[in-house]
Amino acid sequence: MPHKSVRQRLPYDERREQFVEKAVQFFAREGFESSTRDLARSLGVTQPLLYRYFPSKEDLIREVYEAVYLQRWRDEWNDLLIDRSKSVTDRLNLFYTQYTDVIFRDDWMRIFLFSGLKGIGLNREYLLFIRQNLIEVITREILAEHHVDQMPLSDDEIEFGWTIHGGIFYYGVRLLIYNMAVHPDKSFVIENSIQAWTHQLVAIRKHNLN
Amino acid sequence: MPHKSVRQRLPYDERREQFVEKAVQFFAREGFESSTRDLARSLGVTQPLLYRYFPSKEDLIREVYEAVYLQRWRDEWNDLLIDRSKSVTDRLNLFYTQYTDVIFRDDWMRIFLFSGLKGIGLNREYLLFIRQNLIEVITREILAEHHVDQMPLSDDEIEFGWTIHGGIFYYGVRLLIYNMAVHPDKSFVIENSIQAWTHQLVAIRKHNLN
DNA sequence: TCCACTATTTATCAATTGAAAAATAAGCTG
DNA sequence: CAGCTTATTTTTCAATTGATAAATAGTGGA
Repeated sequence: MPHKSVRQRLPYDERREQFVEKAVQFFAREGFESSTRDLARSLGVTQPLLYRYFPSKEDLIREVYEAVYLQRWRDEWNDLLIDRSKSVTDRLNLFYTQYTDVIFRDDWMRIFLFSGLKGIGLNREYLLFIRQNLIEVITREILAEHHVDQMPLSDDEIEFGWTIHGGIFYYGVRLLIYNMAVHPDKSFVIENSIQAWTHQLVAIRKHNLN
Repeated sequence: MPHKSVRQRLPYDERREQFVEKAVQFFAREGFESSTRDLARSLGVTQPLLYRYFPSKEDLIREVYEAVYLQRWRDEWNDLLIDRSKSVTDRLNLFYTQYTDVIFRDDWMRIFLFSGLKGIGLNREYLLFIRQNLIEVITREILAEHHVDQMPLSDDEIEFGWTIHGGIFYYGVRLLIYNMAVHPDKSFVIENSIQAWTHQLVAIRKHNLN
C-alpha cells in the first residue's frame, strides 16, 4: 500500500487567499521571525510553493498586515458615531462593543504589537486613521451633546481621548497578550471608560474656557 | 604601521555587567531575534566571548529581562503611596511622574512588549506585582480619603484601576513604540487620569453600595 | 486519449545563525 | 624576567534560513 503523495491542486486565487488567511494566524502565534518552512508546514504544503505566490517573505508579511488592519474596519461605524438620534453614551457603547469584538482577538492584537515593534509604516497610518475616525469624532460628539462645541478641538481634549481609548485597548492587551485574569465583563470596562470620558472631557473644556 | 589588535582585558564581573547593560539597549533597539554577532560588534568584542559569560543566548536574554524589570522599582514608592500626610492626588501625581520617568524609555517599553509577546513568565509576575503594589494600594487610598472604605475592594474597582493605569501606559506606547506626536506635556495625561480615577472610582463604589 | 499548462514538489544553494574548540595574549605573582 | 592564569580572539561546525532551478503531476481542452 504505497503512500500516495496527496498533492492538493488548487486554483491560483483560492490558494493565495488561503495562504494569507492562515499566515495571519501563524505569524500572530509565532511572530514574524518564524521561518517560511514552519509556515508552509502549518499550511500543509512545501516551502517553495509560497514563493510562487509571494516574491519574498517581506511581501507576504505586508499582505498579512493589510488583511489585519485594513479589512476589519466597518464603514457603518463612521455613520453610527455621528448618529445623533441616539445618545452619545449609547453610540459609544454600541461602537466599542463591536470594535472590541473585532480587535480583541489573538491574531489582531499580536500582529498589531509585533508590527509596532518592527516599526512598520502601516501601523502609524492605522493610528492616524483611529485618531481621525474615532478620537476626534467622539470628542466632537460628546462636546456637542453637552452644548460646549463652540470652539474647535484642542490638543488637550484629543489627548484625553487617547488616554481613555488606551485604557480600553489595554484591557485587550492584558487579556490576550499577557493572559491575565481580567474582569469577566468587557462591557463593564467599556461603560466606565465612556462615563469617565464624557465627564472628564467636559471638565477639561470648561476648565480651558477661562 | 601594523594595526594593533587592541585587546581590552577586563575583570570578569565588570565585563559581565557591561554586557548585560549594553545588551538591554541592543535588544530593545534590534529585537531579540538579532544575532549575537551583531550584539558583540556593538560591544566591541568578538562573538564567542559572549559565551564565556552566558551559556546560551537564551540565558543572556533572561538576564536582560531581569535587569529591566526587577531593578527599576524603587522601594520608596511603596511608602509614598500610603503616606497620608499628603493628599492622594499629590501622591499619585508624584508617583506617576517618577514611575513614568523610569518606564517611558525606549529600552523598558520595547523589552516589556517584546517579552510579553514571547510569553515570558517574568512578564506576568511583573503585572501581578503592579496589581498588588499599585492598583490595589491606590484604590484603597482613594476610597479611604473619600471615607468609603468600609468594604473590601471589589473586582470592579480593581478593573477600573487597570483601565486608568493602562491609559497612562498607552501614552508611553504611542510615544516610544509608535513614535506618534503625543501631547507634549506628560503631566497633563497624568493629572487628568488621576482626576478621572478618583472621580469614577468613588462613583463605582457608591453605585455598588446599593 | 493525448497534450499543454501550471500548480506543486524535490533538490539545492549561499548566507546567517548559535555554539564549541583551539590558539593567543594580557596581566598578575613570585 | 619567568610562569601561570584566564580573558579574548581565531577558526570552525552543524543547523537553519530565504530563495532559486529543475523535476513532477494534476487538470482541463482539443
